[in-house]
Amino acid sequence: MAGGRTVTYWIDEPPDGGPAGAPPHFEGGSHAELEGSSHAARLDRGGCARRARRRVPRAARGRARAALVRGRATRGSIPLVRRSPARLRFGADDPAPTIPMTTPRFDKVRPELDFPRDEREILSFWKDARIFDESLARTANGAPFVFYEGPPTANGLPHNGHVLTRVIKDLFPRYKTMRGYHVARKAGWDTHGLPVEVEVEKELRIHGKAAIEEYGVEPFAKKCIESVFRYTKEWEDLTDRVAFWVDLESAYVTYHRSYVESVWWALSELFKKGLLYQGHKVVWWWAQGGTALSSAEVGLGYKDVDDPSVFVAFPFADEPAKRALAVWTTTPWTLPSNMYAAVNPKLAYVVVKGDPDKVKAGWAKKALERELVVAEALVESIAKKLGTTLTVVETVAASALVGKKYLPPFDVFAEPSPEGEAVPDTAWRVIAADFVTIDAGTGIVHIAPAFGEDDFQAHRKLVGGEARIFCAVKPDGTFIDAMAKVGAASGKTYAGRWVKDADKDLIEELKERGALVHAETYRHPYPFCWRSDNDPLIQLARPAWYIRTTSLKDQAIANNRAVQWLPEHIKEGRMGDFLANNVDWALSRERYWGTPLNVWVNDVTGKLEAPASVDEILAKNPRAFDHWTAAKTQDPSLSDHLMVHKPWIDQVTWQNAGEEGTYRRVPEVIDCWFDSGCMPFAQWGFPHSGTDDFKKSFPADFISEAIDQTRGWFYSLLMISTLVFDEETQQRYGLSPTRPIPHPYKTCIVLGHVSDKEGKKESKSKGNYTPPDVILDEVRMDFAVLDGADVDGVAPKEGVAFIAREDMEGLDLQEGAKIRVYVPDASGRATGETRALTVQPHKKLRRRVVVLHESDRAAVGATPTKTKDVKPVEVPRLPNAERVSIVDPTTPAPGADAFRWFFYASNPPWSNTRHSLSNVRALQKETLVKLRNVYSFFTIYANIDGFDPKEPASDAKKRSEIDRWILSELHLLVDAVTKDLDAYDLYTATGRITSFVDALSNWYVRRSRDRFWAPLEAGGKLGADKRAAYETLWESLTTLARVMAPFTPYLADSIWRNLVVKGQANDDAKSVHLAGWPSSDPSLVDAGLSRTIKTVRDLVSLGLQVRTQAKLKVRQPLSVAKLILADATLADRLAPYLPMVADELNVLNVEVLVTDADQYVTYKVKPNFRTLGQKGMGKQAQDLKKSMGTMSPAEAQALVATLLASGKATVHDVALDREDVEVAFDAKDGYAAAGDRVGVVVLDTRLDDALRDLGYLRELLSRIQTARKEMGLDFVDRIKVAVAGTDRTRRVVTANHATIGAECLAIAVDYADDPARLGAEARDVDVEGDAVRLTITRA
RNA sequence: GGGCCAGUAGCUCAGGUGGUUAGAGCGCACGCCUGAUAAGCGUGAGGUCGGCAGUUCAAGUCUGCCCUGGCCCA
Repeated sequence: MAGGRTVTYWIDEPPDGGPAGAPPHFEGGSHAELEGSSHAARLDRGGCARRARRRVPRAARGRARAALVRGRATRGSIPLVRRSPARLRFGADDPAPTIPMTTPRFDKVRPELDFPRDEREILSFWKDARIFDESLARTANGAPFVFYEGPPTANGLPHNGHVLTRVIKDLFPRYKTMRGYHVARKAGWDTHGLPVEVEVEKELRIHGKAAIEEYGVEPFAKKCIESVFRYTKEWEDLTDRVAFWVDLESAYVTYHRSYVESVWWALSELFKKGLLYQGHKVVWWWAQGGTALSSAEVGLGYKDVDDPSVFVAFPFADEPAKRALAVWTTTPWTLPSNMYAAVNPKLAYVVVKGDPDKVKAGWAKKALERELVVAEALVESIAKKLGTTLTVVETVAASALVGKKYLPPFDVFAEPSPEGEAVPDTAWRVIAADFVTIDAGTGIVHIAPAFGEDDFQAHRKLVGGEARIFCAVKPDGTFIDAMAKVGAASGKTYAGRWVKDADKDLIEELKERGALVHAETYRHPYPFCWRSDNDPLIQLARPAWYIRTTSLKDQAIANNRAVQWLPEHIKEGRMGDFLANNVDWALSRERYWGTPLNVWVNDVTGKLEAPASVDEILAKNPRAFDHWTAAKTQDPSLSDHLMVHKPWIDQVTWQNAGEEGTYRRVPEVIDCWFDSGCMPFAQWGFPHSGTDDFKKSFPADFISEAIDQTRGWFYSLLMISTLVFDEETQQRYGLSPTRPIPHPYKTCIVLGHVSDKEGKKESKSKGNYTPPDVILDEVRMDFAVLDGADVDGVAPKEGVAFIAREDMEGLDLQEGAKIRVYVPDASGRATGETRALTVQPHKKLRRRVVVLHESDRAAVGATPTKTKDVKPVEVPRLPNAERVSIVDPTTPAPGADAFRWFFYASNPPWSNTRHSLSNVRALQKETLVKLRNVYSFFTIYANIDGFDPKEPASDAKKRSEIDRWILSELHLLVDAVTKDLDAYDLYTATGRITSFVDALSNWYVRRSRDRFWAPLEAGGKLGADKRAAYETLWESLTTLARVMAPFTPYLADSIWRNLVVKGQANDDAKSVHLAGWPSSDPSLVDAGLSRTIKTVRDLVSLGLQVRTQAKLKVRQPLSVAKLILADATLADRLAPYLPMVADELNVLNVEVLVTDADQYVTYKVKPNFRTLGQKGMGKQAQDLKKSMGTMSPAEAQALVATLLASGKATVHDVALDREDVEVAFDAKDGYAAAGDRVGVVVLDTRLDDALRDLGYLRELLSRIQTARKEMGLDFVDRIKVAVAGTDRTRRVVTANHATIGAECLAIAVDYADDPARLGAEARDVDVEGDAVRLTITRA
């Protein structure tokens, strides 16, 4: 108990080495022995100065001090040893002096925080020692854990979203590797598709199919290959830097011949199963260029235009003169291709009769002679538009309309087609469609399946995707010849005319026929070609190849349901919905750079074949690739893989014996999503090669990409696997045993997007984008240079750089921060002078511009940019001198571990992550910096004491309570993190690690410092307790390194390499990534101990709260703290920790009050609703609450006493157990107390002279120590102290001169009555309101 | 327009199957400590849990409707 402590003061040994004041009682050997041995062991350890932070000097500490002369940790490898011969005395029984430590066992941890620098060193170690390869070799016989890499495209730069996916995809393989699994990680590149072609078109400044044909498909394909690897280096660098371990050397590439042949095989299988068919697909079509545009491209070209909106009368076939449907369309040019009129089955329809005499437009009179069918809800608005009255004749249900036949507006398709196809009976009828609304129009919509996605889907639903559709438009956007019929009567020409120009004439045509009810124009956004913005796009149904995915929809749904989706809601949500609404996969693309569709058509019979490989083709025609061989001979630089690409593959033909005609390939390539979905087998070339590899790695245990891949890669993988690997096929290809669903992936983590600090999408054009390099390497950004004259209201100032506040936040700079400015070269290095400036925000500035003073510009060689309204995205493209780099020279970038940790710890990976430099730094500080400090602390003192991890460790169960506590926490952590990672729960795991690091740093190390500073024993040996402390901290750090290895591979390996490898511990893993995952030892887990320490920490918090409220600084010792526990049964467990509480609270004594607490507190009781609720308590709960709430403190206390005594009580006729009552306290007035659920802490705030003097002494010591530090003394320097002040000063100094000497390494402490005697160097300080003068001189 | 997700402290986020004093970190304020030191630590203020109804003894949690944002699709 604290009250029993003996307080002893003495002074450190004088310079001659003789003991100046031995402790009155001393345990563990004679003073001389200890002194001698400790000197011998370490020499000069100095450091008494640190004592000043202690509140109450204790005998044990003083003892340590007397014996210790600590040496500072070495700087670099040269120890700072100041040897004083006088101190080299050895005990008589020492056999020989221990060799002073000239080579510390552990490397010193760099004091400055520069993670990128540390990481670069580790990275080069990994590369040199081929650690990744070795980790694979070591686990070669382990069970496989299968990971599939979703292939990115390297024709753009990697961004933060890619960092997220890469760090998630790295973590689990690392973890599983440590668990002993073999985790092959084959990289992959997605190299096909429209985005690649678009990039090349941009580069060649051409656009459209005609332009590509003109340029040449051969050179175009070559350009595409170049383009897809344009940024390979950047991708590889980023991959390395974020420590994504993946085998880039054997990466699969989707354009490679073996990959293409695997895809062919899959399609060939589908072809044989009858799942491949030809139909139509509606695309946004650039008619002038003859090209379909991707939705992304379409999005680039919207413009507001005026378009017609017309109501047309479609007379019913059975009563054409009497009734007609009033049908709405905004594209009159599609009316000749009309097939249906759609009504919404949920709407009510009416037959109306208008008054032709009242109608505004004369041409409409004829149309209004008929009765018209419109949606009931629109009658009034239509009447208003027409300027007539509309009388409801009859109400008709939508269902009554559906199926009714009408006369089409034009009769272009009234005759059988040239191929002899008759007009289908389904055409020109009313159909039902949900997409029909009453927002505009008549409630009846014109349907032309050739020109609208909705239209086409309605048609497909009705008659299937392969049925005939009417299309009066040619791919070049002009009308077909048969349209001549339409203009015959009016003398207008339509055939060959650009359709959008024909709207007006067609409307005229309708007027003349008396079919036009109403016409108006409306303004709306309409897409134009983004490269040729006078060309409006049209929707057009193009012939297309489909996969009949709908026929295996149920299997796909079952497969999906078996997948472990994270987050769970994807399964039945986004993915489930998508599958439930599945439509056949439109596979073909009318493009050039993609896997060629392997369908060959017999040009005579129309018979189809789908060969699965080059060999299969060669078997049909050994000379099929002769043209390729010739081309290759002529140009040996041709990539071999191009033999299976356009245009070469288009020349491959064959004939079958006994069959007329030649087989020629269809012109299309396939959707690149099909490529990527084939990767489970195509990455190995299966089934043409790599059969074993495929069998070993199918299905994947784990994949992960961002949420936008749900309908992309996640779908294509799942669907292709469902289509291809049915049980029969699996057996046919020897997959034994048959792989059950789910395949091809068992677990999928669906990642959220990375946004900026405000939750907005990061965008290069807005400039709210923090490039990965700012996090990984250097806090540097480029700005366009402006002059003051360029921006209204900004006055340039010499030495100051003005930038936007958002940019200051982006760079995590405070106002007035020091920065460096220079003109960068292409790689970002300074080309000329660098100028040190301060940075200030300015409201008037946009992002990524800086206003510099003329003289500063001149100094660095920058000139104001000519592009005054420069946008952020343009800054990198400015001429060199017009932009400058701004660098934060004081704070290094957070680095890769911090970046990784940020993505794991900021939120669950499926939430969107708000990314910024300051957010990354904040999380880094919380855990990684703290851990690094603990690690650094360990190396400093372990080096001083010569701790050797190779020596056998003591029995952990026999160590002190605090050791057993942190080890218990450690093993709980290992167990919990293992379970978390097995469940793919990163966010919970990182939270636990953070709590553990906090406990380690803030409680274990802090509470154990004395043990690390304890003197060595005779012979320079570590005492048992001291050694146990080192062992415990070493075990904690090295175990933590293993736990953190998958998260922060760099920091974990630095710790491991230093503490284990450099420390020559008994572990052969030269990298933590070769070490095994730690196992949790249940025998070291003590849950009761955890709870006890938690209670101690809570009580200490309460005590500190009392001190803060009572304005009693911790440096002032108090006599007693009284603890009142909510759970009195904890008193016994707490007893060993009361000295610890005393120390933390700086009180002499701590008491636990069990029975007489009512002097200080009042009791309150409350029912525990949770336990009572579980016992079936219903309405009585409120009665109980009332009864307990109105109890007097005495009654409440009595209830508590009863419960404590018997464990049972009865209130309001309810039998209660101990757990059913929650006890709370209020501190009574007049006591300095604070309480919460743990209990109450009461401090005795009365101070007597002795306590005041103790506090005064601490203040005085603090002043002296501050002075030491300010004088820049080394912490082993001896000093002389002279003090002058008040009577109180004299009293305290005189009584405690020995303490002062010991604490401050003073060889003399004088009190001077005359302040003038202190000399010119004296400093005046305030101690508790006393004016005190101090003189410190080096002894 | 449809689907999915989210909305809790100034910010970033936690809050199984409903249980009555809604938590953490950062930031902020005040303070401590000063040889792990360009660190470390404590205390505090701050919330009508997006809104409105409903179910229940009891709702941040369950139900319905609405509002706002993000993503995907149309």
